Amino acid sequence: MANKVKETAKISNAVIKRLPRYRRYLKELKKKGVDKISSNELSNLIGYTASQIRQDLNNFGGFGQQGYGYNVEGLYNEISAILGLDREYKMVIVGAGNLGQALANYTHYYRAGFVVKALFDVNPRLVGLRINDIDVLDAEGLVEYVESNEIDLGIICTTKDSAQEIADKLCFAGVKGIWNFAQVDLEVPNHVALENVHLSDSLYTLAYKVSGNEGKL
Amino acid sequence: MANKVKETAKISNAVIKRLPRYRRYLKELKKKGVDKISSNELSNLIGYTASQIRQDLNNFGGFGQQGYGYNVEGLYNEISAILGLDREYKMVIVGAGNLGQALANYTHYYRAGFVVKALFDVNPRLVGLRINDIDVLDAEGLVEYVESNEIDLGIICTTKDSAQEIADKLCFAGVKGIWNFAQVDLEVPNHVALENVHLSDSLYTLAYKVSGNEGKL
DNA sequence: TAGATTGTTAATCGATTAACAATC
DNA sequence: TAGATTGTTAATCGATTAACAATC
Repeated sequence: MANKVKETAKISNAVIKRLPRYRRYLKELKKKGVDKISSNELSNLIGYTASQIRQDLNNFGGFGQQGYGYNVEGLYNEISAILGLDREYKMVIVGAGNLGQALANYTHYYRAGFVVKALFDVNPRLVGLRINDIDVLDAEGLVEYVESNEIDLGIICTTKDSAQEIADKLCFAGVKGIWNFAQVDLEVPNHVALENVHLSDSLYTLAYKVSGNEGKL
Repeated sequence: MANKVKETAKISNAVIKRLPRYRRYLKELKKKGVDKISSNELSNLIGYTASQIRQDLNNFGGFGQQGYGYNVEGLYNEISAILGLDREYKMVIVGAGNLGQALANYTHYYRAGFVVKALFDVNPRLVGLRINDIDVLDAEGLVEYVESNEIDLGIICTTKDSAQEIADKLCFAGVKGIWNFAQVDLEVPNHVALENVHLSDSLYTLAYKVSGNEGKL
Protein backbone atom coordinates (compact mmCIF):
# COMPACT_ATOMS: atom_id res chain seq x y z
CA MET A 1 0.00 0.00 0.00
CA ALA A 2 2.80 2.42 -0.77
CA ASN A 3 0.37 4.10 -3.10
CA LYS A 4 0.74 7.85 -3.37
CA VAL A 5 -2.96 8.33 -3.98
CA LYS A 6 -4.71 9.64 -0.90
CA GLU A 7 -7.13 7.24 0.70
CA THR A 8 -10.53 8.90 0.46
CA ALA A 9 -11.07 8.97 4.19
CA LYS A 10 -14.10 10.91 5.31
CA ILE A 11 -13.21 14.58 5.52
CA SER A 12 -14.71 16.30 8.51
CA ASN A 13 -17.38 18.88 8.03
CA ALA A 14 -15.32 21.50 9.82
CA VAL A 15 -12.69 21.22 7.11
CA ILE A 16 -15.19 21.45 4.25
CA LYS A 17 -16.75 24.58 5.69
CA ARG A 18 -13.37 26.29 5.61
CA LEU A 19 -12.63 25.51 1.96
CA PRO A 20 -14.78 28.24 0.41
CA ARG A 21 -13.10 30.73 2.67
CA TYR A 22 -9.61 29.66 1.61
CA ARG A 23 -10.79 30.00 -1.94
CA ARG A 24 -12.05 33.54 -1.41
CA TYR A 25 -8.74 34.73 0.00
CA LEU A 26 -6.75 32.97 -2.69
CA LYS A 27 -8.92 34.60 -5.32
CA GLU A 28 -8.11 38.02 -3.87
CA LEU A 29 -4.40 37.23 -3.77
CA LYS A 30 -4.51 36.01 -7.33
CA LYS A 31 -6.24 39.22 -8.37
CA LYS A 32 -3.51 41.22 -6.67
CA GLY A 33 -0.91 39.30 -8.63
CA VAL A 34 0.57 37.45 -5.65
CA ASP A 35 2.37 34.32 -6.85
CA LYS A 36 3.19 32.39 -3.73
CA ILE A 37 2.13 32.36 -0.11
CA SER A 38 3.24 30.46 2.98
CA SER A 39 0.87 28.93 5.50
CA ASN A 40 2.08 31.58 7.92
CA GLU A 41 1.25 34.50 5.68
CA LEU A 42 -2.10 32.95 4.86
CA SER A 43 -2.71 32.51 8.57
CA ASN A 44 -2.19 36.22 9.14
CA LEU A 45 -4.70 37.06 6.45
CA ILE A 46 -7.39 34.53 7.09
CA GLY A 47 -7.22 34.03 10.83
CA TYR A 48 -6.77 30.26 11.00
CA THR A 49 -3.52 28.95 12.46
CA ALA A 50 -0.79 28.03 10.01
CA SER A 51 -0.90 24.53 11.43
CA GLN A 52 -4.59 24.20 10.71
CA ILE A 53 -4.14 25.47 7.19
CA ARG A 54 -1.47 22.86 6.47
CA GLN A 55 -3.57 20.13 8.09
CA ASP A 56 -6.64 21.12 6.11
CA LEU A 57 -4.87 21.19 2.78
CA ASN A 58 -3.08 17.91 3.41
CA ASN A 59 -6.41 16.16 3.66
CA PHE A 60 -6.55 16.50 -0.10
CA GLY A 61 -2.94 16.34 -1.15
CA GLY A 62 0.46 17.93 -0.81
CA PHE A 63 -0.15 21.16 -2.67
CA GLY A 64 2.82 23.01 -1.20
CA GLN A 65 6.55 22.84 -1.58
CA GLN A 66 8.97 22.79 1.33
CA GLY A 67 11.00 25.92 1.70
CA TYR A 68 8.78 27.78 -0.73
CA GLY A 69 5.12 27.70 0.28
CA TYR A 70 2.06 27.38 -1.91
CA ASN A 71 1.55 28.62 -5.43
CA VAL A 72 -1.48 30.91 -5.18
CA GLU A 73 -3.06 30.15 -8.53
CA GLY A 74 -2.35 26.45 -8.27
CA LEU A 75 -3.88 26.19 -4.83
CA TYR A 76 -6.87 28.24 -5.93
CA ASN A 77 -7.47 25.83 -8.78
CA GLU A 78 -7.04 22.79 -6.57
CA ILE A 79 -9.54 24.04 -4.02
CA SER A 80 -11.98 24.99 -6.75
CA ALA A 81 -11.75 21.48 -8.12
CA ILE A 82 -12.16 19.90 -4.69
CA LEU A 83 -15.31 21.95 -4.15
CA GLY A 84 -16.59 20.73 -7.49
CA LEU A 85 -16.55 24.18 -9.06
CA ASP A 86 -14.96 22.94 -12.26
CA ARG A 87 -18.24 21.82 -13.70
CA GLU A 88 -21.72 23.13 -14.33
CA TYR A 89 -24.78 22.68 -12.13
CA LYS A 90 -28.29 22.97 -13.50
CA MET A 91 -30.68 24.26 -10.90
CA VAL A 92 -34.35 24.98 -10.36
CA ILE A 93 -35.79 27.31 -7.75
CA VAL A 94 -39.05 26.26 -6.18
CA GLY A 95 -40.99 29.16 -4.73
CA ALA A 96 -40.84 32.36 -6.79
CA GLY A 97 -41.53 34.79 -3.95
CA ASN A 98 -39.15 37.53 -2.92
CA LEU A 99 -36.36 35.23 -1.86
CA GLY A 100 -36.68 32.92 -4.85
CA GLN A 101 -36.61 35.89 -7.17
CA ALA A 102 -33.62 37.38 -5.39
CA LEU A 103 -31.73 34.10 -5.76
CA ALA A 104 -32.72 33.88 -9.43
CA ASN A 105 -31.11 37.26 -9.89
CA TYR A 106 -28.03 36.53 -7.83
CA THR A 107 -26.93 32.96 -8.09
CA HIS A 108 -25.53 33.17 -11.57
CA TYR A 109 -23.20 35.90 -10.40
CA TYR A 110 -21.62 33.71 -7.78
CA ARG A 111 -20.04 31.62 -10.40
CA ALA A 112 -20.88 30.91 -13.98
CA GLY A 113 -21.17 27.21 -13.18
CA PHE A 114 -24.47 27.56 -11.35
CA VAL A 115 -27.25 27.99 -13.86
CA VAL A 116 -30.85 28.53 -12.85
CA LYS A 117 -32.95 26.85 -15.52
CA ALA A 118 -36.43 27.62 -14.18
CA LEU A 119 -38.46 28.84 -11.23
CA PHE A 120 -41.60 27.10 -10.04
CA ASP A 121 -44.57 28.33 -8.09
CA VAL A 122 -48.14 27.37 -7.31
CA ASN A 123 -49.35 30.97 -7.41
CA PRO A 124 -51.00 31.60 -10.81
CA ARG A 125 -50.10 35.28 -10.56
CA LEU A 126 -46.41 34.40 -10.59
CA VAL A 127 -46.55 31.64 -13.18
CA GLY A 128 -45.63 33.07 -16.57
CA LEU A 129 -43.37 35.80 -15.24
CA ARG A 130 -39.78 36.03 -16.35
CA ILE A 131 -37.18 36.79 -13.70
CA ASN A 132 -33.73 37.57 -15.01
CA ASP A 133 -34.73 35.82 -18.24
CA ILE A 134 -35.82 32.72 -16.38
CA ASP A 135 -39.39 31.46 -16.70
CA VAL A 136 -41.64 30.95 -13.72
CA LEU A 137 -43.43 27.68 -14.38
CA ASP A 138 -46.37 25.96 -12.76
CA ALA A 139 -45.28 23.79 -9.82
CA GLU A 140 -47.45 21.02 -11.29
CA GLY A 141 -44.76 20.32 -13.85
CA LEU A 142 -41.84 20.20 -11.43
CA VAL A 143 -41.07 16.49 -11.47
CA GLU A 144 -41.31 16.16 -15.23
CA TYR A 145 -39.16 19.23 -15.81
CA VAL A 146 -36.44 18.10 -13.43
CA GLU A 147 -36.37 14.64 -15.00
CA SER A 148 -36.27 15.70 -18.62
CA ASN A 149 -33.80 18.55 -18.11
CA GLU A 150 -31.46 16.58 -15.88
CA ILE A 151 -31.49 19.17 -13.13
CA ASP A 152 -28.70 18.73 -10.57
CA LEU A 153 -29.81 20.94 -7.71
CA GLY A 154 -33.12 22.10 -6.29
CA ILE A 155 -33.42 25.32 -4.33
CA ILE A 156 -36.36 25.41 -1.94
CA CYS A 157 -37.74 28.87 -1.19
CA THR A 158 -41.24 27.90 -0.19
CA THR A 159 -42.87 28.15 3.21
CA LYS A 160 -41.97 25.47 5.71
CA ASP A 161 -45.35 23.78 5.29
CA SER A 162 -44.79 22.67 1.70
CA ALA A 163 -41.01 22.30 1.84
CA GLN A 164 -40.92 18.58 2.65
CA GLU A 165 -43.35 17.74 -0.13
CA ILE A 166 -41.25 19.72 -2.61
CA ALA A 167 -38.10 18.00 -1.34
CA ASP A 168 -39.72 14.60 -1.87
CA LYS A 169 -40.62 15.51 -5.43
CA LEU A 170 -37.15 16.85 -6.18
CA CYS A 171 -35.52 13.71 -4.82
CA PHE A 172 -37.94 11.48 -6.71
CA ALA A 173 -37.14 13.40 -9.89
CA GLY A 174 -33.45 12.76 -9.35
CA VAL A 175 -31.72 15.90 -8.09
CA LYS A 176 -28.34 15.32 -6.48
CA GLY A 177 -28.63 18.06 -3.90
CA ILE A 178 -31.03 20.45 -2.23
CA TRP A 179 -30.31 23.97 -1.05
CA ASN A 180 -33.01 24.59 1.51
CA PHE A 181 -34.11 28.05 2.64
CA ALA A 182 -37.33 26.91 4.33
CA GLN A 183 -37.38 26.99 8.12
CA VAL A 184 -37.68 23.27 8.59
CA ASP A 185 -35.34 20.27 8.81
CA LEU A 186 -35.91 18.20 5.71
CA GLU A 187 -35.68 14.45 5.33
CA VAL A 188 -33.87 13.35 2.19
CA PRO A 189 -32.41 10.01 1.04
CA ASN A 190 -28.77 9.37 1.82
CA HIS A 191 -27.60 9.85 -1.72
CA VAL A 192 -29.05 13.36 -1.93
CA ALA A 193 -26.93 16.16 -0.45
CA LEU A 194 -28.64 18.77 1.69
CA GLU A 195 -27.45 22.22 2.63
CA ASN A 196 -29.63 24.37 4.85
CA VAL A 197 -29.73 28.15 5.10
CA HIS A 198 -31.85 28.82 8.13
CA LEU A 199 -32.02 32.59 8.03
CA SER A 200 -34.11 33.03 11.13
CA ASP A 201 -31.82 30.73 13.10
CA SER A 202 -28.97 32.95 12.03
CA LEU A 203 -30.84 36.10 13.06
CA TYR A 204 -31.67 34.58 16.45
CA THR A 205 -28.02 33.76 17.00
CA LEU A 206 -27.26 37.40 16.34
CA ALA A 207 -29.96 38.43 18.80
CA TYR A 208 -28.35 36.19 21.42
CA LYS A 209 -24.95 37.82 20.94
CA VAL A 210 -26.47 41.28 21.07
CA SER A 211 -28.79 40.67 23.97
CA GLY A 212 -25.96 40.39 26.46
CA ASN A 213 -27.00 36.96 27.69
CA GLU A 214 -23.62 35.92 26.45
CA GLY A 215 -22.10 37.03 29.72
CA LYS A 216 -19.40 38.92 27.88
CA LEU A 217 -20.91 42.35 28.38
CA MET B 1 -19.75 30.39 46.72
CA ALA B 2 -22.74 28.13 47.28
CA ASN B 3 -24.70 30.53 45.14
CA LYS B 4 -27.40 28.94 43.01
CA VAL B 5 -26.99 31.52 40.28
CA LYS B 6 -25.11 30.11 37.32
CA GLU B 7 -21.70 31.60 36.76
CA THR B 8 -21.83 33.23 33.35
CA ALA B 9 -19.10 31.10 31.89
CA LYS B 10 -18.57 31.49 28.19
CA ILE B 11 -21.04 29.31 26.37
CA SER B 12 -19.56 27.58 23.37
CA ASN B 13 -20.68 28.57 19.91
CA ALA B 14 -21.74 25.02 19.16
CA VAL B 15 -24.32 25.24 21.93
CA ILE B 16 -25.65 28.62 20.80
CA LYS B 17 -26.13 27.40 17.26
CA ARG B 18 -28.38 24.61 18.53
CA LEU B 19 -30.67 26.86 20.55
CA PRO B 20 -32.80 28.15 17.64
CA ARG B 21 -33.34 24.58 16.58
CA TYR B 22 -34.53 23.51 20.03
CA ARG B 23 -36.86 26.47 19.94
CA ARG B 24 -38.33 25.48 16.58
CA TYR B 25 -39.16 21.98 17.74
CA LEU B 26 -40.58 23.19 21.03
CA LYS B 27 -42.76 25.66 19.14
CA GLU B 28 -44.16 22.80 17.06
CA LEU B 29 -44.79 20.71 20.16
CA LYS B 30 -46.50 23.62 21.85
CA LYS B 31 -48.70 24.10 18.79
CA LYS B 32 -49.65 20.43 18.94
CA GLY B 33 -50.64 20.86 22.57
CA VAL B 34 -47.88 18.70 24.04
CA ASP B 35 -47.33 19.62 27.68
CA LYS B 36 -44.16 17.82 28.67
CA ILE B 37 -41.28 16.12 26.99
CA SER B 38 -38.26 14.13 28.18
CA SER B 39 -34.75 14.61 26.83
CA ASN B 40 -35.12 11.18 25.29
CA GLU B 41 -38.28 11.99 23.39
CA LEU B 42 -36.78 15.29 22.27
CA SER B 43 -33.70 13.40 21.12
CA ASN B 44 -35.83 11.19 18.88
CA LEU B 45 -37.44 14.23 17.30
CA ILE B 46 -34.51 16.53 16.90
CA GLY B 47 -31.64 14.15 16.35
CA TYR B 48 -29.26 15.28 19.08
CA THR B 49 -28.46 12.77 21.84
CA ALA B 50 -30.47 13.03 25.04
CA SER B 51 -27.22 13.57 26.87
CA GLN B 52 -26.32 16.51 24.69
CA ILE B 53 -29.73 18.06 25.13
CA ARG B 54 -29.45 17.90 28.90
CA GLN B 55 -25.91 19.25 28.80
CA ASP B 56 -26.92 22.10 26.53
CA LEU B 57 -29.87 23.16 28.64
CA ASN B 58 -27.92 22.93 31.88
CA ASN B 59 -25.56 25.59 30.62
CA PHE B 60 -28.37 28.02 31.31
CA GLY B 61 -30.19 26.50 34.24
CA GLY B 62 -32.06 23.48 35.52
CA PHE B 63 -35.20 23.76 33.46
CA GLY B 64 -36.32 20.19 33.92
CA GLN B 65 -37.70 18.12 36.75
CA GLN B 66 -36.41 14.70 37.70
CA GLY B 67 -38.80 11.88 36.97
CA TYR B 68 -40.95 14.16 34.82
CA GLY B 69 -39.02 15.84 32.06
CA TYR B 70 -39.34 19.37 30.69
CA ASN B 71 -42.43 21.51 30.46
CA VAL B 72 -42.73 22.34 26.77
CA GLU B 73 -44.09 25.85 27.05
CA GLY B 74 -41.80 26.73 29.94
CA LEU B 75 -38.73 25.54 28.10
CA TYR B 76 -39.81 27.33 24.94
CA ASN B 77 -40.09 30.56 26.86
CA GLU B 78 -36.75 30.06 28.58
CA ILE B 79 -34.93 29.46 25.31
CA SER B 80 -36.67 32.41 23.70
CA ALA B 81 -35.48 34.60 26.54
CA ILE B 82 -31.94 33.23 26.37
CA LEU B 83 -31.84 34.04 22.66
CA GLY B 84 -33.00 37.55 23.47
CA LEU B 85 -36.30 37.16 21.65
CA ASP B 86 -38.29 38.77 24.44
CA ARG B 87 -37.52 42.27 23.25
CA GLU B 88 -37.66 44.36 20.11
CA TYR B 89 -34.83 45.01 17.66
CA LYS B 90 -34.82 48.01 15.37
CA MET B 91 -33.04 47.28 12.14
CA VAL B 92 -31.93 48.95 8.94
CA ILE B 93 -31.10 47.20 5.70
CA VAL B 94 -28.25 48.66 3.68
CA GLY B 95 -28.46 47.72 0.02
CA ALA B 96 -31.96 47.73 -1.43
CA GLY B 97 -31.29 45.31 -4.27
CA ASN B 98 -33.07 42.02 -4.68
CA LEU B 99 -31.81 40.48 -1.51
CA GLY B 100 -32.32 43.60 0.60
CA GLN B 101 -35.86 43.88 -0.69
CA ALA B 102 -36.51 40.21 -0.04
CA LEU B 103 -35.33 40.58 3.55
CA ALA B 104 -37.43 43.71 3.99
CA ASN B 105 -40.43 41.64 3.00
CA TYR B 106 -39.52 38.63 5.09
CA THR B 107 -37.79 39.53 8.30
CA HIS B 108 -40.81 40.83 10.10
CA TYR B 109 -42.50 37.50 9.59
CA TYR B 110 -39.80 35.66 11.43
CA ARG B 111 -40.82 37.23 14.63
CA ALA B 112 -42.61 40.43 15.47
CA GLY B 113 -39.63 41.57 17.51
CA PHE B 114 -37.48 42.31 14.45
CA VAL B 115 -38.61 45.56 12.89
CA VAL B 116 -37.06 46.95 9.72
CA LYS B 117 -37.18 50.73 10.07
CA ALA B 118 -35.60 51.73 6.77
CA LEU B 119 -33.64 50.58 3.75
CA PHE B 120 -30.68 52.48 2.37
CA ASP B 121 -29.11 52.56 -1.06
CA VAL B 122 -26.79 54.71 -3.15
CA ASN B 123 -28.75 54.08 -6.33
CA PRO B 124 -31.00 57.12 -7.01
CA ARG B 125 -33.44 54.88 -8.87
CA LEU B 126 -34.11 52.93 -5.69
CA VAL B 127 -34.14 55.86 -3.26
CA GLY B 128 -37.71 56.93 -2.66
CA LEU B 129 -39.26 53.51 -3.23
CA ARG B 130 -41.35 51.89 -0.57
CA ILE B 131 -40.82 48.18 0.05
CA ASN B 132 -43.35 46.53 2.32
CA ASP B 133 -44.21 50.01 3.64
CA ILE B 134 -40.57 50.72 4.41
CA ASP B 135 -38.84 53.72 2.84
CA VAL B 136 -35.68 53.38 0.78
CA LEU B 137 -33.48 56.28 1.86
CA ASP B 138 -30.29 57.76 0.49
CA ALA B 139 -27.22 56.03 1.89
CA GLU B 140 -25.77 59.48 2.59
CA GLY B 141 -28.03 59.75 5.62
CA LEU B 142 -27.19 56.34 7.11
CA VAL B 143 -25.12 57.39 10.12
CA GLU B 144 -27.46 60.13 11.18
CA TYR B 145 -30.53 57.93 10.82
CA VAL B 146 -29.03 55.09 12.84
CA GLU B 147 -27.96 57.48 15.59
CA SER B 148 -31.19 59.39 15.91
CA ASN B 149 -33.44 56.35 15.65
CA GLU B 150 -31.41 54.18 18.00
CA ILE B 151 -31.11 51.33 15.54
CA ASP B 152 -29.94 48.05 17.10
CA LEU B 153 -28.99 45.97 14.09
CA GLY B 154 -27.65 46.67 10.62
CA ILE B 155 -28.20 44.27 7.75
CA ILE B 156 -25.64 44.51 4.99
CA CYS B 157 -26.85 43.48 1.53
CA THR B 158 -24.39 45.42 -0.57
CA THR B 159 -21.63 44.10 -2.77
CA LYS B 160 -18.46 42.98 -1.06
CA ASP B 161 -16.59 46.09 -2.20
CA SER B 162 -18.59 48.54 -0.12
CA ALA B 163 -19.48 46.22 2.76
CA GLN B 164 -16.59 47.13 5.05
CA GLU B 165 -17.21 50.84 4.64
CA ILE B 166 -20.89 50.35 5.49
CA ALA B 167 -19.94 48.23 8.48
CA ASP B 168 -17.62 50.97 9.73
CA LYS B 169 -20.41 53.52 9.45
CA LEU B 170 -22.91 51.28 11.20
CA CYS B 171 -20.49 50.61 14.05
CA PHE B 172 -19.63 54.28 14.34
CA ALA B 173 -23.33 55.10 14.48
CA GLY B 174 -23.77 52.67 17.34
CA VAL B 175 -25.42 49.47 16.15
CA LYS B 176 -25.04 46.50 18.49
CA GLY B 177 -24.87 43.89 15.78
CA ILE B 178 -24.44 43.33 12.08
CA TRP B 179 -26.07 40.69 9.94
CA ASN B 180 -23.77 40.44 6.95
CA PHE B 181 -24.81 39.00 3.59
CA ALA B 182 -21.86 40.37 1.63
CA GLN B 183 -19.23 37.88 0.53
CA VAL B 184 -16.46 39.25 2.64
CA ASP B 185 -15.18 38.83 6.20
CA LEU B 186 -15.84 42.09 8.00
CA GLU B 187 -13.79 43.71 10.74
CA VAL B 188 -15.90 45.08 13.57
CA PRO B 189 -15.06 46.26 17.10
CA ASN B 190 -15.29 43.71 19.87
CA HIS B 191 -18.48 45.10 21.33
CA VAL B 192 -20.37 44.74 18.04
CA ALA B 193 -21.79 41.30 17.29
CA LEU B 194 -21.38 39.91 13.81
CA GLU B 195 -23.31 37.14 12.11
CA ASN B 196 -22.40 36.18 8.57
CA VAL B 197 -24.59 34.55 5.95
CA HIS B 198 -22.19 33.63 3.21
CA LEU B 199 -24.60 32.28 0.62
CA SER B 200 -22.02 31.38 -1.98
CA ASP B 201 -19.93 29.57 0.63
CA SER B 202 -23.02 27.55 1.44
CA LEU B 203 -23.67 26.80 -2.22
CA TYR B 204 -20.05 25.71 -2.72
CA THR B 205 -20.36 23.36 0.25
CA LEU B 206 -23.36 21.84 -1.44
CA ALA B 207 -21.41 21.52 -4.69
CA TYR B 208 -18.69 19.68 -2.78
CA LYS B 209 -21.15 17.18 -1.34
CA VAL B 210 -22.76 16.64 -4.73
CA SER B 211 -19.56 16.44 -6.74
CA GLY B 212 -18.58 13.15 -5.23
CA ASN B 213 -15.21 14.35 -4.00
CA GLU B 214 -16.53 13.46 -0.60
CA GLY B 215 -15.45 9.89 -1.15
CA LYS B 216 -18.81 8.61 0.02
CA LEU B 217 -20.15 7.87 -3.43
C1' DT C 1 24.83 24.35 1.24
C1' DA C 2 21.90 26.91 4.60
C1' DG C 3 17.40 28.63 5.27
C1' DA C 4 12.75 28.18 4.86
C1' DT C 5 8.62 25.94 5.00
C1' DT C 6 6.02 21.99 4.19
C1' DG C 7 3.92 17.37 5.55
C1' DT C 8 2.97 14.67 9.36
C1' DT C 9 3.18 12.81 13.97
C1' DA C 10 2.37 13.76 18.79
C1' DA C 11 0.20 16.63 22.45
C1' DT C 12 -3.48 19.37 23.81
C1' DC C 13 -7.77 21.08 24.01
C1' DG C 14 -12.72 21.10 23.70
C1' DA C 15 -17.02 18.98 22.67
C1' DT C 16 -19.85 14.92 22.81
C1' DT C 17 -21.39 10.80 24.93
C1' DA C 18 -21.92 7.60 28.74
C1' DA C 19 -22.90 6.66 33.35
C1' DC C 20 -25.02 7.28 37.56
C1' DA C 21 -26.26 9.56 41.86
C1' DA C 22 -29.78 12.92 43.12
C1' DT C 23 -34.51 13.72 43.36
C1' DC C 24 -39.12 14.51 41.84
C1' DT D 1 -42.57 3.97 47.79
C1' DA D 2 -40.92 2.62 43.10
C1' DG D 3 -40.11 4.37 38.63
C1' DA D 4 -38.59 7.78 35.79
C1' DT D 5 -35.72 11.23 34.37
C1' DT D 6 -32.94 14.99 35.35
C1' DG D 7 -28.37 17.27 36.53
C1' DT D 8 -23.69 16.44 36.62
C1' DT D 9 -19.32 14.01 36.72
C1' DA D 10 -16.30 10.96 34.21
C1' DA D 11 -14.89 8.78 29.83
C1' DT D 12 -14.45 9.09 25.08
C1' DC D 13 -14.00 11.00 20.89
C1' DG D 14 -12.64 14.36 17.50
C1' DA D 15 -10.60 18.61 16.18
C1' DT D 16 -6.98 21.95 16.82
C1' DT D 17 -2.38 23.18 17.88
C1' DA D 18 2.49 22.31 18.57
C1' DA D 19 6.63 20.26 17.25
C1' DC D 20 9.88 18.58 14.22
C1' DA D 21 11.85 15.62 10.69
C1' DA D 22 11.73 15.68 5.68
C1' DT D 23 12.95 18.21 1.78
C1' DC D 24 12.87 21.82 -1.55
